[in-house]
Amino acid sequence: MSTARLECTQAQTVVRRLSAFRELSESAVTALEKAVGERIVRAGAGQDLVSEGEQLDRIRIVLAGWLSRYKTLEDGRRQIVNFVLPGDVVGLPGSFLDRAAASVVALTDVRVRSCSLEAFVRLSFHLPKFGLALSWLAAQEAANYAEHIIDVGRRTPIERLAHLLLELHARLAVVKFAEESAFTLPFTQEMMSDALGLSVPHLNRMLAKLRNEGMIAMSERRVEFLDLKALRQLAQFQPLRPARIPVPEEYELD
Amino acid sequence: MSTARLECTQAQTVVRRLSAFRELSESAVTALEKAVGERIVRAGAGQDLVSEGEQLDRIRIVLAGWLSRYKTLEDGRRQIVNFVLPGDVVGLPGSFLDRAAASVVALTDVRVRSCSLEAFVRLSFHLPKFGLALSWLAAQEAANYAEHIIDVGRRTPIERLAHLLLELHARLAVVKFAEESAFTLPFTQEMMSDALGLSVPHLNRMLAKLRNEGMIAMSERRVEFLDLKALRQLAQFQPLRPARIPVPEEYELD
DNA sequence: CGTCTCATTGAGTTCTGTCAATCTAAGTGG
DNA sequence: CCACTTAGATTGACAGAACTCAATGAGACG
Repeated sequence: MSTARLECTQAQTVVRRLSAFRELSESAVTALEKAVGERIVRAGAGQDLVSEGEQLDRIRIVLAGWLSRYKTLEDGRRQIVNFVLPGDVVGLPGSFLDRAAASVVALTDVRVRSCSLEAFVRLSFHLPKFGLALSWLAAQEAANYAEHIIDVGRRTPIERLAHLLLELHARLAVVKFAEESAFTLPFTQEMMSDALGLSVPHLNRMLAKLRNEGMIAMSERRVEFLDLKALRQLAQFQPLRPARIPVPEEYELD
Repeated sequence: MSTARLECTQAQTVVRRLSAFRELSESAVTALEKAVGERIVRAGAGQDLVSEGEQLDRIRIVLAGWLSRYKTLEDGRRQIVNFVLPGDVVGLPGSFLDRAAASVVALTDVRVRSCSLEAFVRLSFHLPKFGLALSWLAAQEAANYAEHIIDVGRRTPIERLAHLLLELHARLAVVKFAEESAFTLPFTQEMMSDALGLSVPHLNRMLAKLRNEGMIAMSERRVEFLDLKALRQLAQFQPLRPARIPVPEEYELD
């Protein structure tokens, strides 16, 4: 695949994500890229894009790759707050806080568009729909966080594992990074256990159980759903369905 | 206290909350109230303001009272995702999703300003700073959610209890609903245990432990911090410090 | 004084984490 | 091509944490 083609595909990521928000005119996309897409940056797996406590003033939109947002307690316990996928934004809430409350690390090689907070704020004033789009993305993230709280708070280990797998698959599917009923996890079981608040051995047992009960198959890091219905029932998973945002007619043309 | 005085105090709630965001001119506050504050609504304790699955198109700003955002699993397990305090917004992410992902119930009698999503969107187009303020509030909420995920995922029961108490106190203090080092919980231990992912008996034991170790005192539902330093150390609590949002000069006057 | 809700305590059981060993696959260097 | 190394997956034994169930206390209210 040529570089040009790749760029094109990855630019699509953002459009795919936002097109559930509302149709984006070509000029709007151009404006977004002009203001936001000034700089495309790569980072290697393992590299921190944000470090807890850091003062942040950049926003990054993920084009390709996986990251995780996490926090480490003093004695080394680590909790992964969420996984950041293509089409997601890095730098919020960090940029809206005095200092970043969590760290963000690249789990794979990643490519992001990076822009200053100031440029983004300027864009939102110029074209308010983008400020709104940000709220809209933040709202989806909040909904994912809420489910994650339910996972670790009240779902049993096997239920929360099932829920995580379904959530990741659904989110990847939105930006066309997943197959119909399979996807590839780019990380170790330790990551998964840190996301789910479990120990590695116990996570491993739960994975084995899902396999034994014929709900999933795993080869290497590829996860395949064998019994989607049972999985959804087990996890009580409900896909996130974003709403279209009503835009006043007088602004329709922006 | 006269009704007029009460209105005044409660209007202050929103201003207090947003004034950490940036100074609000008098005209901006007027515009906000005009667009958003058209309707003031009361709800009694126990009443649902949002029900899971419902289609939402209203945003509500809490003036006084406590609410909780929660979800119930099929077999009755319940998880409280967060507590909603004066100055917080109800209806997000609900209004940005096809249907509300969680329910919101009033824990005490509450007073909220209610406005249609459409009116709010219109306001954000007219004065983009309010759209941005929404993102800014959402970012703080996300940061609180993240800490809550760490609570239930990796903090021990006593740590997460300490963390919850400190967080609630800090959030109440922002809107002047707390004393220097004490505040009143308006709900039962069952609520707390559902927020923390614990059973009631175990939560009760942890509360007793905090008391025995001289970190807190409780009479009725009033919580007093006796050893703030030890509590913060135990919970590894870091207060949330919102940043001021830079506004382009050409929009300064809005 | 009875009733109700909520807080508190105790006993026993289950779940899940810890620790440690083993297994597997993918490199790596000779 | 093979021995060696290493990261990660898997499994087992065991201890301790937290849950469930059930009983008791305490206070509010009619």
